[in-house]
This record gives sequence, C-alpha cells and structure tokens, in this order.
Amino acid sequence: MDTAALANLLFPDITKSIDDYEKQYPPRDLPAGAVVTRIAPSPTGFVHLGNLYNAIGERLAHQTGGVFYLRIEDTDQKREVAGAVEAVIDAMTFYGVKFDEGVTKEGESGAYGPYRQRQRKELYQTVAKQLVLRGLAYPCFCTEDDLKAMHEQQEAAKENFGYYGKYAVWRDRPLADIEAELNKGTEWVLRFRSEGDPEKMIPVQDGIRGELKVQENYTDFVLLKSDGIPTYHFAHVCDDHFMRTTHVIRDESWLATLPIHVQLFDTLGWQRPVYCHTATLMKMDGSSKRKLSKRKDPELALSYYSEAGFPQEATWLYLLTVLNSNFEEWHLANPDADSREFTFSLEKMSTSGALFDLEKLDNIAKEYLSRKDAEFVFSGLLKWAETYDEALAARMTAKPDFYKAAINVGRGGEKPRKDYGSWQDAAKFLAFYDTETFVLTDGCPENADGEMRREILTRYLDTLDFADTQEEWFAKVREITDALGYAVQPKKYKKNPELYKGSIVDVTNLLRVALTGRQNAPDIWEISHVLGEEETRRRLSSYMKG
RNA sequence: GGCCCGUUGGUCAAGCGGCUAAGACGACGCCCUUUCACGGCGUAAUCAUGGGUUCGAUUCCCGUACGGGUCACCA
Repeated sequence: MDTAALANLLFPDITKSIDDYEKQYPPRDLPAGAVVTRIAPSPTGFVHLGNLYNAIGERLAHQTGGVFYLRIEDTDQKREVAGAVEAVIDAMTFYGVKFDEGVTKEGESGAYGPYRQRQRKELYQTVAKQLVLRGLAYPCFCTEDDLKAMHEQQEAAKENFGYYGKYAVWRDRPLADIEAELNKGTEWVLRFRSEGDPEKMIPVQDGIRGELKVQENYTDFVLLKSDGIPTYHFAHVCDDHFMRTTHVIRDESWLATLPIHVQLFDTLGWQRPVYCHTATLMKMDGSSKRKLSKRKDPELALSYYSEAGFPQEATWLYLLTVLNSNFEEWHLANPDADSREFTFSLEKMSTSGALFDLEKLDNIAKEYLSRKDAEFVFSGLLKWAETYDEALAARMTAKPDFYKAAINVGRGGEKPRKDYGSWQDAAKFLAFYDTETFVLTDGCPENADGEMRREILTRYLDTLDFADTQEEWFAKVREITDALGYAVQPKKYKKNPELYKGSIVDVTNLLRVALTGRQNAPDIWEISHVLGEEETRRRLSSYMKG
C-alpha cells in the first residue's frame, strides 16, 4: 500500500507536520512536580456535580504551581446547546473555581489554544495524516446499517463486539477501491489500525487507584468522524499532549476506553499523562445503588445546589469530605480554616462509588452557617433571594437592621444554633419574624388553652416591661406560672401531674406560639426584642382573642 | 455475553500482616434545659464468601457471589 498516496488523497490540504505543532506548543516552563490539568466539559447545557467534582483539579494544580484550564469538547455538534459554555463558566465562577487559561466568556486566553476542539480540526488532521502515512490509519466506508448488521452477526455468533479482525472489512482494501469510493463521494471515517493483542495486559499507573492492568485494545476504533472532527478518544490524546496536560482527572466510566487512549499515546510516542479515575457518584434507588442520572435525579445538576441555596463553601466542604477521606478530620481540627488551605492528595481519593448523602451535606452546611456572623448570613441570604425569592429580597432591603437582628438570635457564643444549612431553609425559618410573612402553624399547648390562655396572656401583658433584663423578665414568667397553678419546675409536674394545671413549659410554649406561630423557636425574650414592644404586644393580644 | 472497576456498621469511611477494628452523618437512650435546637455522655450496628500464602489475615494471591461501569461516526 502506498501510504503517502493515501494520505494525500485523504488530507490534500494538510501541509503541517506534527513537529510544527510540537514547536508551536512547547513544554510548559513550570516548577518540578507542577500539575497541569483541566476540566473538559461538552457544551450540552447541563452542568453537573461531576464537573465540580473534577474541578478539584484546580486545587491540585494551584497547590503545585501548575496550571488549570478550561477546554470545551464540542466535537458533537448535534448535542451542542447555545449558551452552554457561559453556563459552565458561570457555575465554576460561582463556586470559586478559577481558570488560568482556556475558554472564557469573551473568547479565550492562553498559549495552547484554541481551546474549543472544533477549532482544532487542522491539528487533529495533521496527526491523523501522519498515522495514515505510517500505515496506522485507514478510511472506512461502512454505513450505519453495515455496522448494525455486523453487530447483530457478532451477537448471534457470540463473538466480541467491535470492528476488528474479519469484521474490519476496509482494513486491507487496495488503494484503488478506496479511490473509487472517494470519487463516488461516499462518506468515510478514519479508523485506527490496531495491532493490539487482547491476550496482552498493559500496566497503567492510575493516580487514584494505583497500578491498573488493562487489556490491550484490538479494535479499529474511529479517529475521525465523517465530518472530519475527531472522536473524544482522538481529541483527548492530541489535546492533552499538545496542551501539555500532566494529569487527566475524569470519571471512572472512562476506564473502559483507557486501552485505546494508552495505545494512541504509545504509538504516537507521546508521554502518557497520569490518569486519575474518580469514583462515580451513586444514589440509592429502592434497595440498590445506581449511578446518578441526569433524567431522574435533580441533585445531579449543579443548579440544584444554588437553587436550594447551599453556601458555596459548604458545598465544597461536603464535596471535599466525599472526595478526600482525610479532609473531614482536617476540617474538624481546623474548623475556621478555609478549605483551600487543605492539601489535597490523589492517593486519599475514594475508589468505590460514593453514595450521595444529602443529609450529610445539610449537616455540614448547618455547622458552617452556625459559625458565621449575622452580617455574612444576611448578605448570603439576600444574594440568594435576589434570584430565587424576590419578595424576600425586597423585605430584606427595606428593613436590613431588622433582618440582621433576627438572624443574630441564637448566633455567636459557644453553642450557636444550627437552624438552617441552606438559604431556602433560612428563608423558611426566619419567616415568622416579619409581620408580612408571620403565620400560625402550631396549635396552642393543651394545658394552656381555653380560659388559661386568656389568663396567662393577660397577666403576661400586664407585667411585660421591655426595660427588664432577661433575668427580671424570666422571674416574672415564673411568678405568673406559680400564681396560676402551674409547676415552675417541669420535673415536679412530671412527678405529680395531678397537682398542677401544667408546667412552665406550657406557659412558655403558649407565649412562643403567640409570638412565632410555632412551638419550636429560639428564645422568647430575644425574639420579643427583635420584634419590638409594639409588635410583641400586638401578636400576644391578637392570640389571646383568637 | 466480552472486558474493566469495586465490596469494612443504615450512609461516608479510617485501616495499608499482629488494634478490644478510628471518626463523621443518621438512629436510639440519658443528662442539660422555659420549647425547639445546641452541647455533653452513652448504646446498637461493619470487615460479602470459599480457598490459599503466613506463626498470624480486614490487610497479600486465586476463585465465587453481589454491585457498578462499558462495549457508538456521545462525551
């Protein structure tokens, strides 16, 4: 076979050589051990948790003085969605992930571009031409139906699927046949001519999993699709070589195609990057686990977390605890340190599929928010509300001091309250403070209802004095409790319930429901002072009548 | 079906030949307490399975089972 003739027939316009590109994209001048990595999403408009998960590469890169970049894998035109690139960038920016180079909203930056794969067509074709020249690639004119028939035949014969051996019908066709098809204008793809032996296992070092043994690839997989654009496999190898990527962090589902990536790197004589295959995020479905699915699981979308309003740092804290087994311990020892101060290590990454645990996320977020001051919570909530709850945003803007005071109840000190972990929950929790959103949700305590309800509230209103200290105020509550035949000490009531109408718990809960509409709320005295005397009296009187 | 990866309590997991097998979330109980939280103390709960290797296996090797992934001109 005259490979030079074939190469020119297939790629008449390609005049550059691989060497030209080697010169254009020289090795990066970075300190030893610097990690160069990236995220490489395809612009489908769906930004998912996995994208953020892999953005952990940023920590790795910046910890080592390396480079983190954004590449867009837009080789599948059919799936491309307008605005998807912006969506990725916005989401990453939201979570504080910074790119050193790559695609930006304005265009792109960096010396290793273009960073959109479709714009790198010439580069791929140059490498492809070289492979043809070496007799390592050939055109295949099979139609979709041909391939389907082949697959069915293999299924019937219980043979391995794929384009290989006797099924590789275009592998050794004479040049004349190829020329004839080309002249007819038949569509073709470029296939890799694999000499791999399925009996052979090749060792691959995985940054997370240690040594892996993979079967050598024996199929003639597709390098270039009929539109001349590469498949993921070929694009990945060319790009990560010429962009001088040192670490490829990706989901473990790529493990299945690792053999062809390794084969490509090796036959091209390029140094393989360190592959880091992360565990797939799983979810319980009935009694079995399964991969998080785009269609079934809203929590796979990154937007789910911003909508629910989990603070970004809290989301990171959760992700980090799932990703790095020693992070949780570190965080416990350094509760106030920024998670960026933690040294992330690949070796500590989990290799088994982690179940996604929303409860734990919530717990981490509550813990996180409980340590923040009212100012922080106020601005975080306001920012969230501006997009997801405009009415709340308007109320907060109208009465910032009131909202800050409300947020501040139970905050600070040794044992801060942990009432909410997300802005959505915060909005719900804080609703009772504002008269505009105050509603009665819980009923009156049984032991303090009816006649007693009037009696207690009347006395309480009579003695209520906003100049009192908390101690003075509570002493008065005790007086009323005692005077009306309730047990001042709940224990006493528990022991001899027949001696009392109830206990102080019933009295204070009555006040609580009157004031907040529910039985579980922070300290009554503090709440009253946030509401102010007028509103406090109004709510109490109103409840007395109702 | 072929190939690959994985398997420690309900969940996330530490462990990297010798331990009464950490810790966290969740559950439950007790204490604290004017409610709810918070906090403190405590309880229950785990090495899938069979064979090796070894003086000794959760740890190393092989098989089995189970779970997951993947076999496209999608990434």
